[in-house]
Amino acid sequence: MAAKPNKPDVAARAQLVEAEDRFIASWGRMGSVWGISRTMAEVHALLYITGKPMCTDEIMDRLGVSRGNVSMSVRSLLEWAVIEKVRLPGDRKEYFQAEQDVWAMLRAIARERIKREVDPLLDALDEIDQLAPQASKHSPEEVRDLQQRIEAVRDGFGVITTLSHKFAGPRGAGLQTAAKLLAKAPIGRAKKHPSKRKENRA
Amino acid sequence: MAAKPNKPDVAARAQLVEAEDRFIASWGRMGSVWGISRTMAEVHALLYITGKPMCTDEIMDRLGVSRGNVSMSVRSLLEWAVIEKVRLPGDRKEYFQAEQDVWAMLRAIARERIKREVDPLLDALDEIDQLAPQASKHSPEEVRDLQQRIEAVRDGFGVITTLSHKFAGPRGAGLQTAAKLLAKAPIGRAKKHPSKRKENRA
DNA sequence: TTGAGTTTTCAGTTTTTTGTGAAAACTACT
DNA sequence: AGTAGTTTTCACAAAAAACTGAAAACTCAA
Repeated sequence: MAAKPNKPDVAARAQLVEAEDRFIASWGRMGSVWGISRTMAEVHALLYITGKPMCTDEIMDRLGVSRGNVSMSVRSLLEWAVIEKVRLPGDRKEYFQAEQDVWAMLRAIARERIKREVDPLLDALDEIDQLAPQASKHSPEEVRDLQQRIEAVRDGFGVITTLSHKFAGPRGAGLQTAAKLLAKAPIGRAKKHPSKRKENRA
Repeated sequence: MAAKPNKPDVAARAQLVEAEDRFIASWGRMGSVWGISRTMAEVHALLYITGKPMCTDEIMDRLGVSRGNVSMSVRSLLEWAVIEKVRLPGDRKEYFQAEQDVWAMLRAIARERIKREVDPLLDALDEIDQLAPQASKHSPEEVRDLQQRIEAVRDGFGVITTLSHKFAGPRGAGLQTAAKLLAKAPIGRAKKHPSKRKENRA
């Protein structure tokens, strides 16, 4: 809105938008793999990649989704605390802006996922454990086996949870450092030839 | 099939089955959060929690799903390498048995998830990077910002990937130990009063 | 208090995912 | 080769999830 560039390097701008769109599409695909809606992920991607605050209408136009959908996606993202509301002086609309620190963002995502994935399972295991022992007088071996297996799962997830909380918790800057230390060859680091790095993942 | 217990402690057995069912249900719910089908997760849960090899018909009966569905779920689980085929002598049917080592199981799950979630994103980011730079002569700042953001995401996921591979890779026993060391108070460890542990997750 | 601008809600619709069941394919034995 | 037991495939059905759009609710300045 500020100014149309007088030198309309149209091709360059188009390519920028193209790159953005690709990023949005990829992030959106991830979203569906993670169990959040494609749109929600796309909104987040859009706000992150452009970096600037956007209002509902801009988001609708850019992503081609309905007002209702944007409203719901934005609400979830606010709950996740990966975007925030900003008010522009002299404008009644609400604008939204993404968390720009990737690690903070990743922590927020991790936190939500743990909340939704791991914690409920641990709670369920607790309940089940309270259910099973009552039978233990009668058929000892089977019950013991059952409990051992449940216990094993619980320990496993427990370790993961504890560890994750250290990363995802409010005081959770730690893992970034820890991770970088643990990872001998952190990541290709290629400044201009990123394709080489692919071997790391084959 | 071996023998009906002459003392039919019916109530005890019912409770055992009840506990199993609850475990299966919880695990199944997790499955849908992880982006695998509920049935696939349930089949896995059933095989893990009972520990014994089961054939298609037993699974169908116990979970109340169709033959086709069991066949497909089992195939995926075999691909994930969290269950294996066993042949019982003198029986033409195929039986399936779950990996009983929880850490091996968790690693297998993690491995698949990384493959499906992180790797595709990193690949996409590589592609996008190749797209964006071509515009750099014309509108430097915006392009630079875009590339920085993409790079930041890539670094973040890169670190996570590297770290995860150390855990999930074939030589990946490491994290269990690392995790236990890192986690000061590893996990409540309550032998008989597990409910106390809940505070760790509030 | 009004009303224009804006956001939220939600019943109904569309899209996507998952599950079924029966036919086809496979397997091992005779 | 024939065949009975078993598994796989896949067109279609059912269920779940996501999305739309318009009405209702909200907000704030006048």
